[in-house]
Amino acid sequence: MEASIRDVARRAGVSAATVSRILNGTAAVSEKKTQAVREAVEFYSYEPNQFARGLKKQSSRMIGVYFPTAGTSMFEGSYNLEMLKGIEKSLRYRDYSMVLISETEEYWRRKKKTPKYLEYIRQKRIDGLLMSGLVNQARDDPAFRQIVEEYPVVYIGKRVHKDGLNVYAQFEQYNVQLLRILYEQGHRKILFFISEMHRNHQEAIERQVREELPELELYSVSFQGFADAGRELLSLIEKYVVAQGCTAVCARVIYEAQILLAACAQLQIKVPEQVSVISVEHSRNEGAVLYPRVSAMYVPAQAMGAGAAELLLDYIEGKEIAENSIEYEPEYIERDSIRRI
Amino acid sequence: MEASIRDVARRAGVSAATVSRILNGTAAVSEKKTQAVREAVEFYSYEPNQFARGLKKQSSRMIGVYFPTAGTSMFEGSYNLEMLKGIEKSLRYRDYSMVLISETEEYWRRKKKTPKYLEYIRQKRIDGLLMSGLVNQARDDPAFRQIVEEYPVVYIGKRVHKDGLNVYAQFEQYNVQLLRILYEQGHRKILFFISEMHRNHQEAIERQVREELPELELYSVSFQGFADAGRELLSLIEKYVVAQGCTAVCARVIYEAQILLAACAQLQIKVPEQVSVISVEHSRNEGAVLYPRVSAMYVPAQAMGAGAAELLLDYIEGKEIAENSIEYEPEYIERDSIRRI
DNA sequence: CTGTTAGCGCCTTCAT
DNA sequence: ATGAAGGCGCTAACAG
Repeated sequence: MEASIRDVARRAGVSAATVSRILNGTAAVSEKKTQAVREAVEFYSYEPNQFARGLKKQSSRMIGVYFPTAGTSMFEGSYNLEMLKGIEKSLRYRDYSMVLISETEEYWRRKKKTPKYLEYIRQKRIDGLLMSGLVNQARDDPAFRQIVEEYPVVYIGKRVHKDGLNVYAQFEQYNVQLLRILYEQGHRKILFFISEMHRNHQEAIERQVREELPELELYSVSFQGFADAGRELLSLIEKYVVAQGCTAVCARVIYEAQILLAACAQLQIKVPEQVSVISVEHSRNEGAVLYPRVSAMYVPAQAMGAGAAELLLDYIEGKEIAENSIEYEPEYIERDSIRRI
Repeated sequence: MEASIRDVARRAGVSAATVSRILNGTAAVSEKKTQAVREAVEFYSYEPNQFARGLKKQSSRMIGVYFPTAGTSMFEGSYNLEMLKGIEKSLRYRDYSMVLISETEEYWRRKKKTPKYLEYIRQKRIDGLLMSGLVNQARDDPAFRQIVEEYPVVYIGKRVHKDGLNVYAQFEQYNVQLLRILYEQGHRKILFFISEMHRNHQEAIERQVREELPELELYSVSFQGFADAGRELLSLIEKYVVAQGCTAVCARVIYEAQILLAACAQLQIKVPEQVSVISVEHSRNEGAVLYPRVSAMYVPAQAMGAGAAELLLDYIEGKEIAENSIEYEPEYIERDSIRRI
């Protein structure tokens, strides 16, 4: 058993209350006793038991991070990773810690059980929650709606509940922007990758494209495979670039662009001479380490993570919140992978 | 205020103890009361307060993860990421959660303060600790030695304390193995990247090479730059491959091999025709998405993370531990990036 | 099988 | 400025 506050008090010849006051700076205490207590704390390497403290204060200074992932891990893809970095930074700065919450498969199978994130917050293990990347299925989950309404939660991504705290970038807009850039360079047949997760945005993007870029033939392809990505991409390129005659490809993330480039190299298709490649990047300069350097829309995922954490902590600590929902602006970075035709 | 066990007890018309017994399955309770309690739990969406429970049980079912990083984030590099995935998996399976501990810079500047990982364990926030990637400086930290001796800790990497729990792969051996493979393919001048962190292994590797592969000229280069890696690598290739005539390059991680390949492409150096490339990979098939597919030594980082977590939990839960230190075997995977000369 | 009781370690009145 | 006392919510020992 570690030393308790009473041990410290006894050794310093004071009461437990005095020790508490000194440790928390709650009230003035004489210099003499302060010294004695410091010595005793040092002696025992005393650290206040957080269960007891939490029981009293009803706060753990821990923040939960919940990034549900269908099949793959939350430590995958630079979008997630950059967000995690940003979150970690903000939390560390404000002296909170980060608890990773990963749902058991069991929950998704039989929806009866309480989801873990809710459990954690009800159990007071965490003071607040950062969420991202919910699939549509989850957004309709009553447990989810409840938590957003009743507890301190920031959702990163398209806002789910009209009052909820939220941080986002305009997915549809920057994707259309990417297509517009290619269009202005003369491209009229574009292969556009979109993930299952963003299916719900697809229609809006396509509509906007039809209105604004009338001559554009857009081939939206939903392409899952993280697993055997190389082979899959190879056949997609053969189908859309070689056979259909697409002159440009729009990738969703740099990792995808990388595999795309490898596939092109294998097929002896030169980038950008024969096909242009454009991508989204979530980490600064991610596109610059490829060859050729890939032009990309930079989405500041790390800043979004950090901002979400700040917002949550401000809310928890009762600070004034200027905006419930904060938008982050992507920035286009021109490099060497696209050309005018 | 959330409902407490007494609220549930009152509504079910039983005592708090009975509720506790039902929730924990600690003792037999009549079917009737069980039903009533279940209803009340449902009614309040009751979840036991973890502060109170922890205070009683002195356990939080949380495990700390501490990957100190000089400058860069713990969410960087597939070695870390794969370990995190493995850890996450094991912990989830056994119903523990994962707390990320990141040291404040402050600690490393002025070594006075207690490091956070020690603080957390003394405060009982976590039941145990998983550590990895300590720089040499940290290994000599008295706070560190103390924790390894006194608390439930598993270190992932070369063992630090003779009695500590530990999980590792033989860094020196598999690196020499990589060089041996190139040697057997006729390579006699090899550019070998080694990180600052592994400086202490360098000598051992070089000694073994001198003994075993006498004709080999090894150019060990310590190359930090994650930042402007591309440019840096370009000049290293020009220096060692073009000028010195190295016929093979050994990369430390796939990310590095990727940049290497991009640099070679830029310099019009064909791989493997003009230079062979070999690497270490920490995620299965990581090397296969590059072009050409890179031959690599697969180090099972994910399994190591999972194994470390298992070991720690077994220890915490008082299970018999067969081996204090577990070795993981890397596996060489031949692909297309090296050739006989 | 069930209820009563007594802490776990801390913080916060209240009284001095 | 300081100490005594009570209670945060839960569980385990004891008594019935």
